[in-house]
Amino acid sequence: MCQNVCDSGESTDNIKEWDRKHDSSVKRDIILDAAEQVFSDKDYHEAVLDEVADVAGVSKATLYLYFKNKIDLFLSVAERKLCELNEVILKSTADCSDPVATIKRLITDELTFFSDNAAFFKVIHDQRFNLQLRAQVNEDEIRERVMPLMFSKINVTAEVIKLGQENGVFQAVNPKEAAFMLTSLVHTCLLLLNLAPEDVVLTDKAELVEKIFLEGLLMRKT
Amino acid sequence: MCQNVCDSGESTDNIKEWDRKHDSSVKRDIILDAAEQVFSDKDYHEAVLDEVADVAGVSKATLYLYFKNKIDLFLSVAERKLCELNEVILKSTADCSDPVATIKRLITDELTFFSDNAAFFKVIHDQRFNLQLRAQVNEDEIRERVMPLMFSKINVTAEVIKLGQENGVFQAVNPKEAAFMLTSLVHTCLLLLNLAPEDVVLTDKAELVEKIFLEGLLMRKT
Amino acid sequence: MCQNVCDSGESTDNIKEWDRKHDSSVKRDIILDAAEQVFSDKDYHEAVLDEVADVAGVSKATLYLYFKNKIDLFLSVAERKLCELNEVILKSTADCSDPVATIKRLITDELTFFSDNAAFFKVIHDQRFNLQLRAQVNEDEIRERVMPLMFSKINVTAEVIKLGQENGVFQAVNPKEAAFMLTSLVHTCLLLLNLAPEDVVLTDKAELVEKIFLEGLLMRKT
Amino acid sequence: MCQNVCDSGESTDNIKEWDRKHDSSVKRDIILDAAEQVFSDKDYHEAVLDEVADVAGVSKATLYLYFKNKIDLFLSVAERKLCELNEVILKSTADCSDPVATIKRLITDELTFFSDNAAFFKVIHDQRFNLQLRAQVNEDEIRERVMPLMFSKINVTAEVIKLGQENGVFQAVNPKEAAFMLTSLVHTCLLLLNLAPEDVVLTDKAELVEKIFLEGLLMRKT
DNA sequence: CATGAATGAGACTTCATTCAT
DNA sequence: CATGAATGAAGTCTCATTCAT
Repeated sequence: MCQNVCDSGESTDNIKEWDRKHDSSVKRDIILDAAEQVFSDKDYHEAVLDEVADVAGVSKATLYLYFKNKIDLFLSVAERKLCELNEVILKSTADCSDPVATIKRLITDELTFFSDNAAFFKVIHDQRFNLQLRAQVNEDEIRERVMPLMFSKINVTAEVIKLGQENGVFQAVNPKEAAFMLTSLVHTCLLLLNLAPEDVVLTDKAELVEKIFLEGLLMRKT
Repeated sequence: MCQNVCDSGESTDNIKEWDRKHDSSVKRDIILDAAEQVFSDKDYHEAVLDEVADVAGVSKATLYLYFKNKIDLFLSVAERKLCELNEVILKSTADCSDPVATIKRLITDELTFFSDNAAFFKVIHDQRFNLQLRAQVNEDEIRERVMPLMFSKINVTAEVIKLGQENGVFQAVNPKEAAFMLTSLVHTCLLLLNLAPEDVVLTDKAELVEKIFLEGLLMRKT
Repeated sequence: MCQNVCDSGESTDNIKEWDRKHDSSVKRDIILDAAEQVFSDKDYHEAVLDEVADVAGVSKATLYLYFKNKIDLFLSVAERKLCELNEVILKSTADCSDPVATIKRLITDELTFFSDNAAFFKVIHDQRFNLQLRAQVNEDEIRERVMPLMFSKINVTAEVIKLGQENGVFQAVNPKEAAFMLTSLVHTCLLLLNLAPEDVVLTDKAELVEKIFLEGLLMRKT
Repeated sequence: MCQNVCDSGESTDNIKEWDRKHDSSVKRDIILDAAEQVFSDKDYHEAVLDEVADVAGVSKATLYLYFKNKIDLFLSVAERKLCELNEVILKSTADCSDPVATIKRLITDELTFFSDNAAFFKVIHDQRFNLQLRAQVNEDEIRERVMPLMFSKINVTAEVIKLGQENGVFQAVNPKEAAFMLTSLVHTCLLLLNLAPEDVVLTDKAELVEKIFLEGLLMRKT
């Protein structure tokens, strides 16, 4: 189906399909790169295909050889990005013998990833972007193509939390909801970075999220 | 009462145009109402002025008598809404003798307000919308018009947190950053409500935010 | 509804609506005229709205103030033309005391009308054009907007034939089918005119149709 | 047998390219078949070469190895079809000892042929299609390629009529014009069949044309 | 001979904005 | 103050045609 569905694992050998469609895929990726750049610069509606074509160095008509639509192009970019994110997350949580350490690793890695891809993720912040485009296209297509990818990330995080709860380390809250909260906090860090970008360091912010999310604002009685 | 720029914060002197516009401001409000409705239904670019005019019951040209632009109209709606929010926040924090209780009140009231205005706030989620429109207009205009209003809210919250810290109740974190985090968590609640809207109650979610934000995920040793 | 539905009678006083929408209707008619000209010059798909706008002396966007679509514009032109035709037919058959004379009058008048509007009617020859556009739009819209107008003409002719049959003047054939045949023969005359346009006279062709349709090819025994 | 330009008329020498193309002509025919199918389904402009290539099972570029143009392809299909028709007509009129019987045979055979090929002939109804496409290509090319084929059919019919006139069986009308009329009536039958396709039989319609064309609408005095 | 890939040209449609009345 | 009418500019998408391989 979707030709860039992530492998969700450690698989590195994507040289398997190098024979038949190798340079067709190359062009497709060039376009995806260009689109990612343009969609990162502008709102979905402000991004124009002319610019994507320009950046990709192809004709506008060529875009339609590889993607059905503008929205299809956008969703393809989003899919690719979310797959990358999921891989990061999976790698972070591969070893969850220590739930607290895992959560900390998760926060750092996710924050790093978001920070690296901040421009693009402004658009599809959390699950919200399915609302943003609702009037534009068949809502189902969006829902079916990206929601699973988003939930994949949430579910992985929720699993770690559940594990911690079973170990008696974490409080009894709905794990999935807590996972959402965590993602949200990480996103907020990006905002903080944007607002005062001169001197702040990424790790500082990671610590803030850790502190709030793990310990809360209230003073702990020793 | 303030006309469309709230006086609830630092800025006080916006009574300058009180004289001339006077009665025409009623029509201005009608248009704002219509615009709010339309902008709540659709994305900024999907919302069309034709519909705003229709809903307001005026001609499209009339919109330009009261607002410079489409973006001006949008920002005016946002301003008005944020003013309302600031008033809510101020009321919530009027008495902050007990910081913990105040934070709880703040969470509940903000959540209620967001919930009541969910449709509109999906568009200007957090402080992010200044990024979304950056290509469209002079970024400075947006920054200058809405950022102060957003920070007003953040600052009020931060004050409460600072107070709590001085009282030895709250941990030592950057109060402003913590305030951002709180807002973010409240927004996330809206998402949770949207994702499973059948049975969930608002207050349940408020409790979740309280728990996470105040106590954190880690088990407290008794 | 459709604002140029024919009055189907002798009504000449269309000054009734001269107050409110008088110059709006004027512009609409200008566009219709331009469209008729362009659609007469070219196939539906070859006719481009740019040219219609040019000929009408308005902007392309203006077309969309008065017509929903390209197809709507085309159908509006067709409706107007068919209404004119129906009026001609009705006038021709107003007095049908003598069926033979009426048929002859009908042939002459219809032929004259087609001849005057030959360019446009090339496209919607007979009932056939509903097939030509079938893939383009909601077939129902076409069917509902123009079929009645086409059948109106056929029915009137069929009535005359039925009358002649009742008087014992005409043979026993299906009147409606015969009416179709007559229309077809009249159209064929246009072809003949086109093929050898130098010296032929309209009335000669009318006589041919009369002869064939009324008397047939076979010699009559005296 | 002739390859794609029929020899059934005046033109005889089209065997010039018989040598080189030889076996490639089988693919050429495959393409023609595909094109006929697609052009029968849709309007000339709605038919797209992509689909022709698909149906033919060849690449779109291959079409251009066998045909100069889209219009060339279309005209080639039309030529082939008209050649078939001409053969039918010639067979029908091979024996014209009895003009009346011959005309009847002609009507039946032509009607059958049109009925079998109704889909395609909707497009090039009568001789009219040379008008439909005039803006598209050099009008002369169309005129020169298909008009002779059309006239071939007309001429054959006209010969039969002339013969009948010489035998004193038919009235004195222009034979060629009468032949046109006849063709037109046959086409009209197809329309009638389309309009009420449930119960009608082809032969019934043939009788109607016979009656009208041969005897006319007027009652014959015995 | 065959084709996958690419594209230029152009069509329809939309919408924020202006202006004469 | 209000608006009906008009439009320039722009955007998405299509398709016949070409060309290197």
